[in-house]
Amino acid sequence: MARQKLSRPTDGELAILRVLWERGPSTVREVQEVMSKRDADRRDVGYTTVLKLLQIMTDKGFVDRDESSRSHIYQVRQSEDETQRQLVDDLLERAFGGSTARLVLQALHARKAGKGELDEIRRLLDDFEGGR
Amino acid sequence: MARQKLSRPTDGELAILRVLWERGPSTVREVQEVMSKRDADRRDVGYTTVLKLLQIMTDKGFVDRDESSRSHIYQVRQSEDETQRQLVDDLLERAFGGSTARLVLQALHARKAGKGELDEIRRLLDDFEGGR
DNA sequence: GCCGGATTACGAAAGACTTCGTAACACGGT
DNA sequence: ACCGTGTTACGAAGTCTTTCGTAATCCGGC
Repeated sequence: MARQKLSRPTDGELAILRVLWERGPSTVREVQEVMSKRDADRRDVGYTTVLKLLQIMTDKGFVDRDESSRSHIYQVRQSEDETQRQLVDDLLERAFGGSTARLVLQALHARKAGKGELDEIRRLLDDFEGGR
Repeated sequence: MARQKLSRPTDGELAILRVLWERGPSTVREVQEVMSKRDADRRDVGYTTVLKLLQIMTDKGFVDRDESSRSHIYQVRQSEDETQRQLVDDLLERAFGGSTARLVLQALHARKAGKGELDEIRRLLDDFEGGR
């Protein structure tokens, strides 16, 4: 019963997607436990909350559900890359007037990227320009 | 009657912020007209909707209101840079596990950045590394 | 001083998001 | 076959966001 084609995941949904990207296909309990440990500081999310979100995400088409075993197993439908690309593209449009350079500039300022990261970014630029 | 210190602007709020960044201090009508022209394709936002959003944004502390003239004049409180930095930092945290390099990579892929933009980004990297 | 047009203020409706209580269901052990 | 535990299903509450109808207010012109 898929509802819509593509919208961006909400904050709660994204938190779950990150767990699924990291762990691969998982049950509700597995997701919930990782989230409880990860955000030990924040108030942790209840089991049925995670379940509900996963049900909604199934409905939206963000994840697939394998119901063959007692505990259903959820897995992402879109790769981490695709989702991140979509999110950054969306932000680019909504807040940066489409200027990639400007977004990169602000990203560098937001987290004082260290030398290692700067070098890595340079390498990305070379690769990107080379393989076009 | 400020309500909160810092949260990210919603989509509707961001659309208005972009107009204020571009035009500088503006009245409701000015903002509304720019938005109507800009999003000629999308259903345009009504006057009282823009007004309401600006009132809410005043409440949240995103904008200041000058009530000295008949038509109130709104202006941003936080610079475009600061806001964009906050947004990109937020996305970095929520979706990229804090990896700036990964975000840049996906940004490059999302919009096939042209040679011009790539060069500009390289220049940014040089400046950034030089002036630390 | 009054009227009309524009502006602001107020509140409500509709939808999305998050949370959780509770019921229904499934399964393993005894 | 029954019970207890764990899982899924359902629905509702509370908040936030966007939208807009309507009332109240202001001001310039007559």
